[in-house]
Amino acid sequence: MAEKLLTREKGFSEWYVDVVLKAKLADYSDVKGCMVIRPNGYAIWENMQRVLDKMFKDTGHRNAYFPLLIPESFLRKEAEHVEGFAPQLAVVTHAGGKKLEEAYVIRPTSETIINSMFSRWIQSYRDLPLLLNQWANVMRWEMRTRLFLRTTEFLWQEGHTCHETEKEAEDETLKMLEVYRAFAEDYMAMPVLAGRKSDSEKFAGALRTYSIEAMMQDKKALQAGTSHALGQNFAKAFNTQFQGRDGKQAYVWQSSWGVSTRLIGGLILTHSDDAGFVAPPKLAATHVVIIIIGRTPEERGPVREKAHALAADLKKAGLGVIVDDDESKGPGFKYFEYELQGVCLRVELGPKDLAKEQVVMVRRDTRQKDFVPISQAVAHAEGMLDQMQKDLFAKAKKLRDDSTFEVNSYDELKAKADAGFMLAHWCEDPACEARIKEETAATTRNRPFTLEQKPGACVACGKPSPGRIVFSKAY
RNA sequence: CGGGGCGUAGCGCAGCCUGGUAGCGCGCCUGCCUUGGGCGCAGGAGGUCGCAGGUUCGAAUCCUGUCGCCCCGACCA
Repeated sequence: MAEKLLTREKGFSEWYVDVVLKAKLADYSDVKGCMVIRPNGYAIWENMQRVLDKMFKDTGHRNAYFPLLIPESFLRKEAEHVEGFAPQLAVVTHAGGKKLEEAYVIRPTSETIINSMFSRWIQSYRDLPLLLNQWANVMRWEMRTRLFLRTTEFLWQEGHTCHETEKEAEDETLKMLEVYRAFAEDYMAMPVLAGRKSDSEKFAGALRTYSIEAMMQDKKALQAGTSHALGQNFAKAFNTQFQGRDGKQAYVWQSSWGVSTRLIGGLILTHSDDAGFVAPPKLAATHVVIIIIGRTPEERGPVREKAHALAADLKKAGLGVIVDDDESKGPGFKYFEYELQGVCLRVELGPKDLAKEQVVMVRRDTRQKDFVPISQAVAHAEGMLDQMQKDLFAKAKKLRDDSTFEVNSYDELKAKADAGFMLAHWCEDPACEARIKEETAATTRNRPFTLEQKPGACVACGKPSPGRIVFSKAY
């Protein structure tokens, strides 16, 4: 790992790939379009899972698991759904040495197979609401892939719920979007806009789709999570009915919502720098690395002892800690290596520090260097991590806010297409949306709930618009 | 599917045009030395040159075919 990392200035997307590979987050596999998530990357995913899973449980959901293979006929039952996913399906046609009677598709999402079970499990309004979540892998055959951001197979969670009324289902849809917003901002330190997607951007088979949208360092948007109001579309396709309080049969109202390992890509594109990966403390795999410095065994012995004692204290405080006692590599080498891998804090501990009863503590993102009495090391580390979490969010938010503009003409929209988020009036005609995409490469991201809606004139055609929507280039 | 590129040691590459003992850097192993921002020295291990045919006395190199991957455009979390 002797070569330097590419810089963002020189080529943003090459830099991104370089960070992923050199920080050992993931690697290309021998399967086209598929990646291997390495321990450094998987640890981040495990932390995300742990936090999100608790949030789902706290909002009343339970985990379940459904099959990877879905009978092809299931997908066909919902017309819009199959049309949307058909180009991306991988299909199993042979098994056990024979051609199958009916082919199976490898799940691109699980609405259909889950509904096939819902229809068996639900009889009465007393069975509702039914609130499930599944952690799983899915497969979507993509034309063009990018590590974490878009791969053929990826890991995600998909929530699937059934409700008695449309309002309840809608409330659930928005509640889970809010869970995603809170997770993105409070844990990933990634500011997002929560809002509604345009019809052309909505999930195949949904009535309405909502998303959280983040701005990456190159000012392009990343859709970081989606929540769908499915209405009764799948319920009708699978006959998922219940007997209501009035004694009549009715179709359930449903929601579904998901986030994926794409979030790890979002984390990288939001916080990392020319020295490598930067992880927000709340999701970091390793919070502290203690580097032992010393020339001779006489010097290293006491330092080592102190380092392990400190590591134990830090672990007791709930932090992820590594003690690096490898004598075959110099300290300088290690500084670069751990910065590359995104360890939040570096503690340097050598003979000079022992003499002064102190440690040197360096923050990954700012390289702020503090000399701290050993007795206060744990508290100081916690303080630095806390501040780092806040600062990462503030920095990302400033970039986004500084790169968000109101645009009032088509010329302006064309001119600012690379400058960030553009708030523009749109008449809701898909033709205008398509034309803008064609001519500027910017697409509608969502209509943020926080953006006050006042009527205006569509930037493309001049017809009345109900309010501004976010346009941006996107991943 | 269209356009471009690449397959030679774990990684990055040279060699190919003009056929003749398979090389360099990094990494790895051993020993010594060093350690507060990518140490140094010495020795060493490691490759059916993507695969299959063909031309030739002889192919990494020339020809044909084939497979795979990456990058750029049209679908998507």
